[in-house]
Amino acid sequence: MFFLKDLPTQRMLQRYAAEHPEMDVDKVAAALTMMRRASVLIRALDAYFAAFDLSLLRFLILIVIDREAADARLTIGDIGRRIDVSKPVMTRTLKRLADGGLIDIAPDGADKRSKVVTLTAAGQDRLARTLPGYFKMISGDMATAM
Amino acid sequence: MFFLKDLPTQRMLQRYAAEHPEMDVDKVAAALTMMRRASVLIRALDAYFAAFDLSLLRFLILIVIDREAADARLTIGDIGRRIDVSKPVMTRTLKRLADGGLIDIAPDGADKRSKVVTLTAAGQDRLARTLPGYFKMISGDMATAM
DNA sequence: GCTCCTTTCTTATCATGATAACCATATCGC
DNA sequence: GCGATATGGTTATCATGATAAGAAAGGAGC
Repeated sequence: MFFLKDLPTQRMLQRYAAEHPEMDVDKVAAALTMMRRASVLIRALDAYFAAFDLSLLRFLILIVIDREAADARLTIGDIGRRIDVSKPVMTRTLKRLADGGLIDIAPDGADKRSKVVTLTAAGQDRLARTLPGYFKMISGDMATAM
Repeated sequence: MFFLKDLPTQRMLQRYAAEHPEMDVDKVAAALTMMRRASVLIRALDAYFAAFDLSLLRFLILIVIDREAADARLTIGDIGRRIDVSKPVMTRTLKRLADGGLIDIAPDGADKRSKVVTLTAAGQDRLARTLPGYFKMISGDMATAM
């Protein structure tokens, strides 16, 4: 993700508004600001995760598995359904997490098409070490806006 | 961009907060909501732009050139500096816009390293046809939050 | 119990972001 | 004015998102 470094000034938006009556200057300005904020925050998060050999997606996968009840048996599809990402990306990313020893992918006994994904001890540890900085970063970002 | 479809519930955040005192539940919840909103909005925008054979980046480039003073001579680097995107991506994307006839890329007389980028009539037209729906979409999104 | 449709996951391929390393040209210091 | 450094742009390569299409298994209708 990326976005304009210098958002349009109020004056520029008003110039556009004169030509585009369907436009609400305040709402447009708010949306642009939000997208810029999200863009900057997500970049910062990804840089932070990289230090743990994670990405935003790999982190989200760990957290989705972790927050499930202890006896839950999440399949690859279950995880994909909880995150807004396509199936092939899930396949590839889970393989990478498994290669890194952070998750286990095992066949599901009941349905031979499915595979059950669980966190390894290393995965739980990696997540635990990542969380404090993560919460700190997003709290800190919001602190400038609230 | 992508993000959790189901954001953590207040209850789950409080469970994490108990283990992570540095975490401010309200701020974390606000940041997660913002990223989710931005993610959804950007997807919708990209889908909208695709109908005009544009992407968010290609659109931003057109708007950055357009909003400059009529006699401004933006170079490739100038545009890159206004948008949060790397130089090679600018090179590739500008080439694509030029191939599509939406911009002109001409050598700069003064500095032989630089190239000056301008909108063609087709580029201005494409931008003009894209803007109303764009403003409508982001106004509409914000309307649900303001 | 076949046939057909659905579901789960994978493979192949493309689009588009990033960095590293490279020319060509400008500019700075002396 | 010449060597060193900085700047503008490109090429090569990788990371990671998407869609399309297929294999394997499950399930529904008859």
